[in-house]
Amino acid sequence: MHEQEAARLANLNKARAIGGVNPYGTRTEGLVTLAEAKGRYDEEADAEHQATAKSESPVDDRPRAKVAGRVMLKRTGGKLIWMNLRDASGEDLQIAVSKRDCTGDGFPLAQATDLGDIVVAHGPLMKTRTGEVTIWVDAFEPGAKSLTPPPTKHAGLQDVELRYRQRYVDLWANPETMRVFQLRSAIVSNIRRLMDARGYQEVETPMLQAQAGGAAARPFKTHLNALDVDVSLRIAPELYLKRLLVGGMPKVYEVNRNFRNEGVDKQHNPEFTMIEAYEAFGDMGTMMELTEHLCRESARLVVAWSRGVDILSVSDVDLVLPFGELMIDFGSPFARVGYGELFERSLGFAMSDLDKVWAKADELGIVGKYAGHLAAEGREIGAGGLRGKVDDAIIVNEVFEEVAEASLDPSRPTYITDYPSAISPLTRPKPEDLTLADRADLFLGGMELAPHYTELNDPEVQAEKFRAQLAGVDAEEMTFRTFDKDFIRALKVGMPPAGGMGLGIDRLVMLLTNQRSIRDVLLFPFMRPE
RNA sequence: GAGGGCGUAGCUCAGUUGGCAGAGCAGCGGACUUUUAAUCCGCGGGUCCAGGGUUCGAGUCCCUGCGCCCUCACCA
Repeated sequence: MHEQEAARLANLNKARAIGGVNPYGTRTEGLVTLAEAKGRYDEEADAEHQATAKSESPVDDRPRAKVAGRVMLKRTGGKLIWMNLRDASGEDLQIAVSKRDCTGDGFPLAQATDLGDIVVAHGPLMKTRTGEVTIWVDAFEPGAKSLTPPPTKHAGLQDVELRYRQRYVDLWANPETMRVFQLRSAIVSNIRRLMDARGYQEVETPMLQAQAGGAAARPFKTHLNALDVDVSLRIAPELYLKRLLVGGMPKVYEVNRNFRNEGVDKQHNPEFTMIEAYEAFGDMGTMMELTEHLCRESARLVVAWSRGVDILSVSDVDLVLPFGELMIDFGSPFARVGYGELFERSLGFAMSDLDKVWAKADELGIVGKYAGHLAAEGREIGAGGLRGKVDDAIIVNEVFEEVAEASLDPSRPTYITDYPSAISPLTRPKPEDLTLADRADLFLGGMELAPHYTELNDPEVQAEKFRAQLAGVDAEEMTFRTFDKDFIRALKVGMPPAGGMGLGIDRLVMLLTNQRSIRDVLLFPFMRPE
């Protein structure tokens, strides 16, 4: 169906034939946004102009504006053409191109304009009879031809797949999409400002790594031809940021992409953005306070933005934002609950009661899952079952995630503290109980948002934990668990005690902009190739 | 990976019991210098996701494939 495109090509040629104008525009100085143009309207000047227009000495002191925008609506009269323009400023603005008052070839060019074209218009600001602020155009020229028919003017672009694949249409056709991504940019920019204000130094560490460490996830693998070595895209920047602590940088952070070759769903995209931060001579608590600060101030920014008020005027009690059916309170202090305490409260028995833990794991199908893993590798399970072959801590954690995490109030930001040390390989064990780790994970909206650690800086303990990890049950997992020798070498040089955290930016933006899918906060989410 | 849903005009969507492929907007031609999703008159526009099957006849029923969405599982 190229009927509509043919009509646009015809209009394109029509415009080209008019005075040699380039339908694809040119450099243009002095443009203001549609919102600013609208704001320039002057009631008195407009009234004076109207009163004197038909007199012998007309007065026209109306403010003028030169704008560029995409044509959303077009209503043609015989000698007067109305268009509604849109830009990123969030305000659409009406323009009127009159055959009598528009100079040069403006009027015929306006006639040859199609919905979706980008146009440039210049003229005084006036109000119509019905009170709509309008630019009464005296100079009109094309900005860019749109050869593709636009989505319906009213419904916008609804098709979810098209919205992701053709974000360039979604952004201008659906103002809410533009708003989300403007907010995302503002949130990230604000987070950088908050970090800088606290004396953190932003750094960049490798995304191409010979060994993908700092988390447990399957990496994307590729090959560096020049050196003939296999490399991976990073799954976390952690081990490099800690090397910088060793080098003497006291407070570092990085906002950038991680890549994980795993499931794709509403909360997971193959590449996602995290802020990771480390502070020498801090600890888990230092970082929990930092995360709470970043979340709260980000919420303040969003509230200020949506109300159109100054950020300083938004108090903590106003920091309640909708997320689906939930109302999330970012203003109150975040809740805290111990891992073991939450386990016992939700399961009815202690995590140390291993008989009951294993029985529950069996009931939940967890045992069967692990038995399947072992069987797939051809390993004997034996008469004694799985116990003894799979670390108790892993089974405890499976039960915890299934039952205890799910019992949290999703509308209340909550830190889970005192994780088992066995599942926290990069975290310092608690001095008073070496089976627990100085680790706290922030949960919110049913999502894991950010882990916090008192970092492990004892190279011997770290080396032992790497070895223990590698003794895992699953051969498949072995392929992405790494023993980073250089990292141990760095720790041997001496890393100051430190706190660290990693906050998922995409998920934070989801929570703050009320978007239920990570794809709606990523400009170009990963899509299967067409 | 399992289950469910969807795929029809450029866009947004109807399509009844299996019986000539529909609407609104958009487009084309005409009228109109204060319109507001402008209005009025007229006209054109389809690989019904793809392939196969059942049937006199399939957008509709069946099978296979592709794509997207949802739920669950996986992803410590």
